Amino acid sequence: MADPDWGLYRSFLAVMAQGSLSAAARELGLTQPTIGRHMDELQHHLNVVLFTRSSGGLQPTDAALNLLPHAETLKAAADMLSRAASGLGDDVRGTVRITASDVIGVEVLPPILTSLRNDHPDIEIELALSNRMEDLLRRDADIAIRMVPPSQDALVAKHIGAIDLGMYAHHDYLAQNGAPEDFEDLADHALIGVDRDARDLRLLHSLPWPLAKHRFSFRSDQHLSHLAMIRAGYGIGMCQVGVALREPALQRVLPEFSLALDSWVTMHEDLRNNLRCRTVFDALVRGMKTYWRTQKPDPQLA
Amino acid sequence: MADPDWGLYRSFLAVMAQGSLSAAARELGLTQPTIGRHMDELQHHLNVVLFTRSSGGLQPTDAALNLLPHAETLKAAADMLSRAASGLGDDVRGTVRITASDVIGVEVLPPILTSLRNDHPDIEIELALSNRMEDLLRRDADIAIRMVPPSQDALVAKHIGAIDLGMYAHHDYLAQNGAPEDFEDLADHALIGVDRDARDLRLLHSLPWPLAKHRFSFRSDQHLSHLAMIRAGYGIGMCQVGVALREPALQRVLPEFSLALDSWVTMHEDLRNNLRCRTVFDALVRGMKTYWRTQKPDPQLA
DNA sequence: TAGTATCCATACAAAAATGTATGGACGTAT
DNA sequence: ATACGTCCATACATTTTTGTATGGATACTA
Repeated sequence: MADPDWGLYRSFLAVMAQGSLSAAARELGLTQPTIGRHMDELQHHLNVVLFTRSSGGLQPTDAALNLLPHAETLKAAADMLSRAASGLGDDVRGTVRITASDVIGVEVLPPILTSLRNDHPDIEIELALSNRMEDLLRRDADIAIRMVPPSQDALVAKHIGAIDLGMYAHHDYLAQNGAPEDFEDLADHALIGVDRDARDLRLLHSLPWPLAKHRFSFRSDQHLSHLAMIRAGYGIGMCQVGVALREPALQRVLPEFSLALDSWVTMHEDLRNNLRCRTVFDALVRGMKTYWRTQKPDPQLA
Repeated sequence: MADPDWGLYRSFLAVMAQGSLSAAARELGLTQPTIGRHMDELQHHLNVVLFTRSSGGLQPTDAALNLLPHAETLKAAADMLSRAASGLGDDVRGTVRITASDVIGVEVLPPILTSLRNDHPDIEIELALSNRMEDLLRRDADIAIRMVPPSQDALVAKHIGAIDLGMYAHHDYLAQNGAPEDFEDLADHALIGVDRDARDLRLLHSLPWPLAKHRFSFRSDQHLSHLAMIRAGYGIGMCQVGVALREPALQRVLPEFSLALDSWVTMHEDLRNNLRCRTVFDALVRGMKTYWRTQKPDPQLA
């Protein structure tokens, strides 16, 4: 029972993504009969039915749906391999893929990456923003910026410092609704918070001043939308101090309710020898440390 | 610049493992010219030289060595996929791959797996023993038993309890050398300890009674060899209480120097729907919890 | 209801990958 | 030194894979 040709899974992924043999063939630059034969071969090999022919396209079976995440892992590994291979020449050129939380990616990274580009114009950057940690393990990215301790031996990690979070609201909102004086006052305010992200909910419950989820009148798992809502004057929410400090219209409330999350820049150790990834890694560490300093009132600056 | 056919990496791995085109061809059931063409194609595609022809075989270049771990990741993903696929029929049959520390694998798992086999004779077990955590992330295994908190969202984890470790020596050794009365006395004894494993060294340094590495007169990263040396009466070393309790000849010394490591049985969430893995997972959790109870003097047993 | 645009299946032709056979190079053993 | 084994490269034959062309089925639209 030898493994099926790995290429069959590539076709399988395309069919799952596109919903039809023809579309998958277009995606891969092959033809519809070829993809059809690939699926036949795969089903025969695995001894399962992967698709049922239904009106309006192919319907994946349960088997296909169960297989999908594994096939995606395979693809992630292959993509990683390609990126690694493209960095083998001792050239500092090619693509580096970074993953980070949405707020970091939108509010913090742009200037860092811009300055990186000035020094190394041959490096291309891919940025994947998500709050899911999964990415680096699956090797969906070369480098990750995360507020979670890197517990894996196989990762090269650099500690940035603790990123401070605080409660903020827009000046207009506070002018209209007043500022809460203590924790109890929050009951009268529009709170912006987490929706269903497991990690965030866990963090929330671990706080000394736990807020139940139903206390939030706006819920989202995208922290970037929290920020946008705060800016729009919807209510009170959590925001990175370093980001809020740049916007005079945002005012801190209840400063005693703060939170500091340790942050790391992380890379897989297999990439340590890769000059290109190494360069980006170092630039991110430098840039993030600079950002970290901005959130403190900094005495040694002129 | 499309990706090379994933199958080329399979040939690459075989060449790296075997050291020659011909041997790789034999491993894969292909022929030497085919493998040769694969390598040509891969080198051309990646625009790197992977091998230099030297007397007595092929010499991998630095590029090939850098690529190797990534290619191995690809293979791990493919193997995982095969195992997942073989469990798609709602049959409880096929292979489940488990990884665990060497001591757990040799001292604790055998009876658990034996009883599992009585209930489910159609399940085949692969057991990979290593102290490296990497395996599950790379999907080298379906299920892992580890003494490290599973920090990844994508993992389904069941907490077993804290596994107690203590200092032990063989009765014969103590009869000959006496038992140490306090921490200072250890200087006069043959100590068995860790060699260079990063995680173990870190753990060692974090203890309230740190031992420098040079204090050990026997060093190994295989905990199983610690156990074997203790049994042979070489000296004093750390051992799981649950294992030592079964052997009257092993005696605890300095009982105040103990250590408890939380343990988990862990599985990737993608496998949750896989009846076969689920069955093994549940059996391991049950078995490990039973083991955990043996290390405590258990009052509620007859 | 006929026209159009998808889709997939099939038959046949072209292209690509693989295998077979052989020769030369190198190292080792007798 | 010569015989043997193993290695890789090359030329040629075969098999396998892919593409092209076409037909039937289904859905949407005018």
